[in-house]
Amino acid sequence: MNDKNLNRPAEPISRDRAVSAAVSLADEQGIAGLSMRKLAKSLQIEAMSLYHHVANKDDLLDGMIDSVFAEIELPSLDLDWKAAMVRRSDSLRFALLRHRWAVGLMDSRSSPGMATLAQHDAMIGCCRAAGFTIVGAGHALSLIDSYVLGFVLQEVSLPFGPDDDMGEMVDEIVPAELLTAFPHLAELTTELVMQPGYQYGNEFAFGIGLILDGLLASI
Amino acid sequence: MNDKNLNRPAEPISRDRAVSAAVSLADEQGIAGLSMRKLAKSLQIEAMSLYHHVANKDDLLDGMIDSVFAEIELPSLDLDWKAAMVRRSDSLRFALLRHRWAVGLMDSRSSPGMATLAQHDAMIGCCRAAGFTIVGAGHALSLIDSYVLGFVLQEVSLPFGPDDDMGEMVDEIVPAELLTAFPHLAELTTELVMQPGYQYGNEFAFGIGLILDGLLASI
DNA sequence: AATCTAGACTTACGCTGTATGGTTGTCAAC
DNA sequence: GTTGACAACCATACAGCGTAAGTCTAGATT
Repeated sequence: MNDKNLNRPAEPISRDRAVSAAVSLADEQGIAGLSMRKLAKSLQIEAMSLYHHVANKDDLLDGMIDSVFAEIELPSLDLDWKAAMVRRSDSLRFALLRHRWAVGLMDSRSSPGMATLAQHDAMIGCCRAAGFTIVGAGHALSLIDSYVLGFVLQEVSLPFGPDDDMGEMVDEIVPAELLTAFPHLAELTTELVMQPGYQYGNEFAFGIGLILDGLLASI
Repeated sequence: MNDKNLNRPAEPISRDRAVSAAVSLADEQGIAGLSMRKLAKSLQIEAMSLYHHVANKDDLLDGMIDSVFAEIELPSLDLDWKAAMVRRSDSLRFALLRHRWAVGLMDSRSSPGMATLAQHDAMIGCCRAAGFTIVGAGHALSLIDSYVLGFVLQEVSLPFGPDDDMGEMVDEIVPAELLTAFPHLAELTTELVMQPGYQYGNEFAFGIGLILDGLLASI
């Protein structure tokens, strides 16, 4: 009979609404800022009501991961294999960069959702269509996704954004006197990382190209 | 004047002791089972006393990550480049598998410790000695570590150990009727993953070999 | 009209990281 | 010796966490 009850029927809460609100909240505040209470408040309900739509917080996290996978382009069968793999790898990378909390969650989720399974299925199908054996498709799937995930894992832990100037940043992370103890690291830093225009993200294209060429040559 | 005080001087607590006790605790109970109170108890002190040795829990986690890196073999300059890289990649992988919590923590740490810096320095040095340019060493470092980290990230999220039989496991993760919706995934599962003797970890050797050969060819 | 049920709410418990402030054992200087 | 400084440790307290258990209410079913 109060306001809350009158408002509720207009937009009933579902698992999907809960998951997507959780994704928004984690995007804004980081994964540590996501609590059942805050999520409930953002949906204008109480914390315990969430448990009618998700089994527990782990279940919610599973849903969040799967919703990130749902954003990723499936590899196209209309492009040649390498082009399709580049497109879908970029798409995976950018999805993980839009939701920086996602890659750190992956080590603790063990039940893949529908979107995740669909991704894997499409990847294997694309490899098979390009002439890979089953074993070869297994290699390709493992290698490509390992690289993309690992690359993003390093990328999100860099303390600067993609457009920041490196010069001053490096000093903050590593005191100059420490760098003298590591001459090769110092060389790489001054001659590569601190050069104007260097962005770590550009390493991605080199790596994925090398991997895809190697896989093609292994058919 | 009580027992605690009499015992204390025998083994004073240092940052290192706190970090290594935290590593043991996380190995046994998982990272979620690591709390300041439990860690203090395992050191026979009270929670707040830990704050004399670490700034806060994040600082502790930084130390834990660095202590994992300290376990990793530096790439040897006595072996040829590829052999040295294989050895150190295996060493990195196994260290991360011994401490399964580590890879999931990496996305949130942004200040590398000494052991981490030493690893990078040695990697770059090894590449330079093998004839890589600075840019090439940057490529190699990024590519190799991305792959190893990503591979382990997938490996630790598999719900079975390296020696488990796959046959029954797959059914538990993915209901059979779901697999009919994903024919390529079903094929890969039955014809590869569920074959006797298949272990996901064996994919690692193929991947790292392909990457290292590609890097060598790019010099 | 009576009953069932889904979805929300309320309360409560044991846990977390850590701010604050006190207590103690050790050692240097007078 | 006594004093004072100092580091290490402890006790208390607080706000926030996930969630178990139970209750309320409005609409649907019988």
